[in-house]
Amino acid sequence: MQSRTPASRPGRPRSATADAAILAATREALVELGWSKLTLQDVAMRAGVAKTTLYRRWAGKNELVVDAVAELFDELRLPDAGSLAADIEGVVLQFAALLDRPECRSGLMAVVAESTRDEPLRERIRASVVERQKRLVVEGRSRAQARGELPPESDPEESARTIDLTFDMVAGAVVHRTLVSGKPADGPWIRSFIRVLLLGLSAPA
Amino acid sequence: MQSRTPASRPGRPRSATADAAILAATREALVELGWSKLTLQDVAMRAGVAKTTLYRRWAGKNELVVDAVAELFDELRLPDAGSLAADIEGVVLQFAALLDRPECRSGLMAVVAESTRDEPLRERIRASVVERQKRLVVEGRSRAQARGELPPESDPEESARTIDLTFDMVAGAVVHRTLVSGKPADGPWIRSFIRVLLLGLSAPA
Amino acid sequence: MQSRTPASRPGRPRSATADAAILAATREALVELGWSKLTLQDVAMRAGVAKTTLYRRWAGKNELVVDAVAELFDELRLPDAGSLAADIEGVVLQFAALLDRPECRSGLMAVVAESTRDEPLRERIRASVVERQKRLVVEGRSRAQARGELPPESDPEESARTIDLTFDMVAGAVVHRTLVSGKPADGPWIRSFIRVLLLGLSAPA
Amino acid sequence: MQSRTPASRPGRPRSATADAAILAATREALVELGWSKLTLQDVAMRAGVAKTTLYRRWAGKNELVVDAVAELFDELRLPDAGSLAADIEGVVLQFAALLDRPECRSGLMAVVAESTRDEPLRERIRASVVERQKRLVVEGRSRAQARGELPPESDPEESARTIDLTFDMVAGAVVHRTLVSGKPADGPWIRSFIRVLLLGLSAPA
DNA sequence: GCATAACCGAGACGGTACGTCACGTCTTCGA
DNA sequence: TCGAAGACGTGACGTACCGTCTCGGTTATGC
Repeated sequence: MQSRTPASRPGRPRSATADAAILAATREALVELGWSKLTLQDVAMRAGVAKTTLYRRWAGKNELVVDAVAELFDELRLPDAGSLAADIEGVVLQFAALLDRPECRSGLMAVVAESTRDEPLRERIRASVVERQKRLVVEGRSRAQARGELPPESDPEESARTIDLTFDMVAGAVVHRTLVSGKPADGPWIRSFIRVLLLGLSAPA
Repeated sequence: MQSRTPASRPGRPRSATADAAILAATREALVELGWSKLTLQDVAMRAGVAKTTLYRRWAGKNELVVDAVAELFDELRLPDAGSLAADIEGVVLQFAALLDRPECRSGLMAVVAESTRDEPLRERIRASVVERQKRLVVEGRSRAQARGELPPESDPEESARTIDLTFDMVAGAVVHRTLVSGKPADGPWIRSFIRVLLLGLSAPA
Repeated sequence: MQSRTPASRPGRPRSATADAAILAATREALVELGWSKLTLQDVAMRAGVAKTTLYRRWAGKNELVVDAVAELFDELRLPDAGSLAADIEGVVLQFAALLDRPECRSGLMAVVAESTRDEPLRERIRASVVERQKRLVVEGRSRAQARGELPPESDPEESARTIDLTFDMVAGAVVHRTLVSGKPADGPWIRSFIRVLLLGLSAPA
Repeated sequence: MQSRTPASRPGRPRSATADAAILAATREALVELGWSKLTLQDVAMRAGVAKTTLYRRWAGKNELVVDAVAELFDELRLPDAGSLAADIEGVVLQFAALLDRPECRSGLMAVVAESTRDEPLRERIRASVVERQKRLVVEGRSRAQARGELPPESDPEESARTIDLTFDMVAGAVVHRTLVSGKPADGPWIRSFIRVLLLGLSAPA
């Protein structure tokens, strides 16, 4: 099988499929081994790739896992269920399901832990996971404001603060419930959580 | 009648001072190296203790770190500041300060991450950190109920659920704010967080 | 001053049965584990004795094994089979059988090897094994001289040299055959060996 | 047609100089520490090589020491001193000198001792030391037969038995004299030994 | 007859080496 | 020119024994 652009560069062209194979192999290894027993050696073997290829593209295990996990979060969708409460319930259920997948549980908290002593890693997480998914809060809020369920924005700076607070509260509570308390973030729990949250958020500032 | 007096066991008893020295050395190593670069070798050296002594008392790095970090949480106190909001603000400030200490940041999330694949470890965390500190929520609630700031308990089961929810929301939000969003859980943020929280919690069920 | 009367010492006397149990346990461990995997820990356990008891009586593994093996050599007997050749054949067969017992094979060469860097150990081996068994050569010679099979002694110094040479040749050849060449020192081999040996020894000086 | 050319294997080839450095370091360590205190850790350090490199090439301490010692034996030469007795005296003197070198004393008996419980090790010793040096006996015999000092071979099987016997008697006696009796295998002893040996061997079967 | 003193078992202690594993780098060959 | 294969130095792992040291408890003699 000849390459697609034979005249573009001399030498052997880079394998186009390698990146996807590596990230998939990383998730597979996370499922079977967890973060602390995951090995670049092993990932390379699963991906059918040499160890050196990994080191050419990622600085280390942490960066690789962030990229592998970040892809999972793009699957989240904000449903339009008719009300703010129902919308949130929908997305939180998806989030809880995501946190139940072992490739996510194992990897996410581990890289967050590593990021406490590695500022570039924290930035990478923020950029490719946190800020990227804040879209869900933004969209949910504007949809609720259109419905009149939330007061319209006054100050844009105040608005950003509220979005941040909402995101920290939702993500934090679900993560804590799931990974620390070790209890399921199921329908009843989510509904009681949303009740408390919305009562607070919908009150006039 | 207590039959489990360890003094009755034959053989040389374990050094009483070693435990404290080891836990202190662990925290010191967490500050300087972080969880992933922390080595039992190194901890033993800092504590002036042989590596084998560590393995005699703890199953591994995870268990050791849990115990070292758990001691920090016992420093938390619920102040009596006159109102529920002020009480919470006080304790959350302490919690935020704790999460700012590198021995806590590095260690806590890491063992939580490990616990996603290690049920006994999760139980150890729950018992020596989570359940142990739930006392703060319980005391804060009963104090607020005495003041009339919260409705009195009706169903004890319902009460337990509320305590759990409160704990997950408070701890989760502060942790997420501090370690994931990477922004300070300072006075203004805490006050806006408490406003939302208390509006939701104080509403009649 | 009474130093050689252990009965007069105050305090609890050493257990008399312990020594025998320890040496037997040592041989048992040699059979099962061999010298290099033999552990004082393990010997103590087998003998139903504390590790400290071993250290009170022997300086270390080497000394213990020498004593355990030396006892085996006292079982050797010089048979009276009517001729020098037959006498030697009888004792060499016994010696070969001894070297086939694993507690002897494993232990003997190992302590000889250790003794190359431990002069006191070499002396202990010499005293409790080599010189002690030289009795067999001495008795065999004098019996053969009485029969007229060997020339009578002239110079006592010359005689000592011949005894030493004979012992080195007999013991050396059997050990080398058995342990290095790894072939059995059986009847045919022994007879051809004795033929060569006696032709040389019986010739006039 | 040689297909086992190691040059054709993929990947980085093994360092050629490492083997020699490791064996030399092993002998050096044998001189200074003896077999039982010799450490692969230490050998690796002396050779300027990582411990893992040792384990990649040798199964353990025993195999390494066999190879290190075997090289020493290739230095033995059979001199042509004009007569069988003088030839033997020459080579036995060399052998005795070899057994006086601490790297040989310490190592040789130790691996022989280990080989009593390790059949592959015994084979390795046999192949790389015993059988390899039997050349000296073979050459000495044929030279003596050419001179008419020994009867010519009749039966080739009988001849093999005689070679084996000779080797066991010579090597065994010298080793026993040197390492067990702890007395020097010097000129006078060697000559009296050879007298006995040759009288026996030169007699007609 | 009862204190004294050496013994005993048990087992924790500071060490040291083990043999393995993964790291991240390097060298070689083949495509 | 890139990638696979794999050897390399490094360093931590968790285990096993070492030889020493407390412990509480057990015999013997000798005052």
